[in-house]
Amino acid sequence: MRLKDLAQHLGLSQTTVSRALNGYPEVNEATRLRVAETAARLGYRPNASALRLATGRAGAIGMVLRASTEFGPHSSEFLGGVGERLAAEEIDILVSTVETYQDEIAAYRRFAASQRVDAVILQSPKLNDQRAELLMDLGLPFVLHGRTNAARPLAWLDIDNTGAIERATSHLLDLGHRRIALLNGMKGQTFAEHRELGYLAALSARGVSFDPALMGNSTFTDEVAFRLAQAMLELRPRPTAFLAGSMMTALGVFRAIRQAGLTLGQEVSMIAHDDVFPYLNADNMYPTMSTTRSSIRTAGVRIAELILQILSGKPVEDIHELWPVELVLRQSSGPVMAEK
Amino acid sequence: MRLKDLAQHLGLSQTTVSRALNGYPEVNEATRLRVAETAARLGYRPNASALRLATGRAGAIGMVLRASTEFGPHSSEFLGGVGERLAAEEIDILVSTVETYQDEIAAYRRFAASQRVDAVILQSPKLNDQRAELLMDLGLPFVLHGRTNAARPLAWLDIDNTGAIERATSHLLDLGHRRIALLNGMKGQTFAEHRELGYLAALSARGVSFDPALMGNSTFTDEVAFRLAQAMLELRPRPTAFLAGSMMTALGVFRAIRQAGLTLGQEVSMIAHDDVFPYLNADNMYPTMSTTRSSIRTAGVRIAELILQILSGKPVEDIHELWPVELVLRQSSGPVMAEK
DNA sequence: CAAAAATTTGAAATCGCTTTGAATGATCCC
DNA sequence: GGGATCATTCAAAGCGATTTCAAATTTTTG
Repeated sequence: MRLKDLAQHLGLSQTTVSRALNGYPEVNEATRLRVAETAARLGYRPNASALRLATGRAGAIGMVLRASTEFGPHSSEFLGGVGERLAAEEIDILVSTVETYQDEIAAYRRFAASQRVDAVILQSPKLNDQRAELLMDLGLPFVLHGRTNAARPLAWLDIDNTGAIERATSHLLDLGHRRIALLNGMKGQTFAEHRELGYLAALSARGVSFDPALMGNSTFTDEVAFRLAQAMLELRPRPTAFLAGSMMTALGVFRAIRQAGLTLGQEVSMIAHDDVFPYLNADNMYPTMSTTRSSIRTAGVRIAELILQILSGKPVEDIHELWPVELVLRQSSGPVMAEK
Repeated sequence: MRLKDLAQHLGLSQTTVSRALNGYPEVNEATRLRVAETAARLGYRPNASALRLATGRAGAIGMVLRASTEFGPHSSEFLGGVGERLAAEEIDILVSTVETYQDEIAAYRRFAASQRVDAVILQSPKLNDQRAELLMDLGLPFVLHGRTNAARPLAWLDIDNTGAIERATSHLLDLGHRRIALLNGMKGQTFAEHRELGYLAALSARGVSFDPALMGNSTFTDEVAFRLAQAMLELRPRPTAFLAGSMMTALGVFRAIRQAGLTLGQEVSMIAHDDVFPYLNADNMYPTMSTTRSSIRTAGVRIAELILQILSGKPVEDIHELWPVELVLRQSSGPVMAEK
């Protein structure tokens, strides 16, 4: 069922049918109704490739996912949010999976040269992210999920990692904790650097000295977190509180705490960062988990919205959003206890 | 940089340039080299929409993900596998996220009518899956990840869920367990039904009667599993072994076991199904987890391959693959202990 | 009631590529 | 040497939509 067929069926020209369907004003209302009705009845939908060629818009946005690091629950949730918003506009999400950094660069070049996508979403930036520079050079519009240092203005949305960790750390300090471990992301990642900043700021505000042995930089997996936490719990004096970078991390720390014969919420406190996964609920853990919380899905929805704004001409220098992070206190964090 | 520009630059016709780049035989070797070199130097890539319109191929395959149920680690890993194989062929993955079943049906209709994708991958089938029927009606090629009952032949790849659970159950029975709990997926899902079959077959082969209280049907989340397992552990006599449907489930069960003051691998055994996630390793758990194992990523790679075969004309009735599942015994499963 | 303006429709160009069918030269063979 | 063959190249016709520009019809106006 092509436009031509539909037009023939209606005894109209392609022009008129096209206009009727796309809401142009210069078409008789009766005709429009007839066209719309017939199109719906016959299940007509414009051929995507033809439409894109004619309009010059690709009707898709791209996301490049690095299989080794970026996959996992975070991406899924985020993708869900993006899709939710974009579905309404009939814009597709094109997912490209790559293994290496070089592949990722190549993927963006392909996107740009073949005009496969109208814009991309860039995730997990480093402090000085070359990918952002590349995209600007390529003239491929994008929204950055996170922040990076760049000479030129770019659109970004980020959560206030510094503020979140600073508050969480301060809260633990208020509860009397002095040996607070930070399980952070990899060095160089913007969010990790920001969290470290918040952590150090809170410590120094109370005159608590920083102990490098209490800071770990790793990926956010259950297993790595378990090992780091286990090692830290063997220190003497041992840490009395943990700041876990993600809920996965929290699960690992939790296991290490139990393994050491300690009780979470008693001898050891923990505050974890919660990106809000439907299948990993801080409220349903035992003990319930204190968290710094910000929905990654909601961020996805919003970023999709920002992309749409860029595509309709809004200047990128006007697009910066820094989202506050909630601190939700539950059972896993409590006052420091005297060591037995 | 369009084909036209490139041709002009080379002093050739579009025809010749196009043929040179696409490897047609009727072009002088010297010319081909010159064209290839210039194209590479100028970074020419055909416009995706134009190419698709001209060839009639969409150059993309579709996946519809139900946000509520299908997201999460499984999809991510699977997607990684699919992408890995498809990237080599310059075929994109188009991800559409939906909330409801109705949306999902609509998404497939859109795919078909707008010819946005050449084929789709269908996941998480039910015993009688209407989506498969729809896709066949629409004439949209697809590979089913799993199995379903259908009148017409269709391409599928599935793992041997029945065999896997049957072996795992038998093994536990061999170890003396008689009260074996099964935490299964939702009723109606093919894989869950298959697993139930394997479970019942193993029980009845030893003349062990089936206790409905020991079977749970739910989604595979940490939290739901925790609750189910907690409730089961309050039964008297309580289950001495668990079959966990996924690694997420296993984590929940694990927590419930600890919560009940029991030790996994001692008073209680567990065998979990492992889809092989890089960030959740059965070997690195404490105790290490016995599993039925089959890589969902590898399945993704293979399904992508099967799609390519279908697109190049292989009849779907020749495409059926049933993959065996490994049983990997580790510390979490052991002989039954006398109840204290 | 004729001329002007507004409304509604359509023919054809366009987007950037592939591919058909024809044309050009070079090479071969008798 | 001239007709047939082969190797290269190109002009132009699609692919299925949108959009420009012109034409036809209706309505308004003086």
